[in-house]
Amino acid sequence: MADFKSTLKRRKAESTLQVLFKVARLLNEQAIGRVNRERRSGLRLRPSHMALFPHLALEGSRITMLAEQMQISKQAVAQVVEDLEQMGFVRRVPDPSDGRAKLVQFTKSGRNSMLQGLDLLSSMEQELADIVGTKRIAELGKTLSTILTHIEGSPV
Amino acid sequence: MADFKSTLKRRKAESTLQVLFKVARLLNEQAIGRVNRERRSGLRLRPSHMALFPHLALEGSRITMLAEQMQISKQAVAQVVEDLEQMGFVRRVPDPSDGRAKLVQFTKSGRNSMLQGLDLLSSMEQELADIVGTKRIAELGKTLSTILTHIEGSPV
DNA sequence: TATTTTAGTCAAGCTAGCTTTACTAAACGC
DNA sequence: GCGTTTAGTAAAGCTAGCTTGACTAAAATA
Repeated sequence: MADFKSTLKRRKAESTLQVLFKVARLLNEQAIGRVNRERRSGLRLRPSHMALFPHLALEGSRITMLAEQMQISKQAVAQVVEDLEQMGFVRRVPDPSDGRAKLVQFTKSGRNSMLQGLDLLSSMEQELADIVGTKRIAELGKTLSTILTHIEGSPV
Repeated sequence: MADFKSTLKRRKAESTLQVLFKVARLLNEQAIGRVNRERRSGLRLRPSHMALFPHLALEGSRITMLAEQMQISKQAVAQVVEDLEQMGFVRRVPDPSDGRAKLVQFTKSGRNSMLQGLDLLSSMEQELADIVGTKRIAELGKTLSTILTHIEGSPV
């Protein structure tokens, strides 16, 4: 029993992955919190909204294509797009090459907000660098990137 | 326009935090996936179940105390405990020091599963070490731990 | 002892983020 | 030209993970 306790304690402290998960969760919560504090309009920006951004091509993307990339139904994408349109991040314009289709694209203010979001992340990153040192943050990034390229191809 | 595109691309690649979030999400999904593949019983083990474990004292914990620690309602905790009991991870025993209260505690098999879970994490960690090197994983852990202790106290 | 607080449960309800089914209209394939 | 596929929308429904309100029984307290 005491054996279990000490084993547990030792091994939890050891687990790099548990720490990784916790740090990521906490920082992510902070980032979302900060973003929503800055924009005091009607809708909150939620994780499902953020998830769309990396898939939005600059020329605009069709909902069907977004759904494919994000691996969710196009109806689910449509809802997210609806919200983002109300928030002024994106607009829907008819696709000149296909009368059925529409292109979802950033508005000017959407692009600006996007850049502000990246600013926020980089300022958080700077704050972390102040704590552990620029060099260690750089190493962190390098290690994580290496890991990412490997697990994206073939799951660990 | 092309300006925005290149700025965006450069800065996203730069963002250590984005990579951190993505790596953590992917690895977490993998860990949960593996755990559920191994246990082919009725209920799946979900993130809300996992969230309870770190708060479970060895002697047992009262639902009210768990709720306080986890910052959610005791009714929410009760549901999670109900599931975990069905899965055989925990049991509820009357608290000898208070006739109203019950203690939620690990069963023997719950403890074993817990240790297996930690085994899984450490084997995933080993697989990562095979990719980027043991030393860099160790450094990753050190850096993340430092960050964790700082942001747990005072949010970044 | 009478009153109030506390531990736990039951039930209903809510939000986020999806899915499935059903439909319209445009485009494609022959 | 005509049936079939495709883009998007509309509506209903589902699951996870919570909350709120109402209640019971035991404990603490005045």
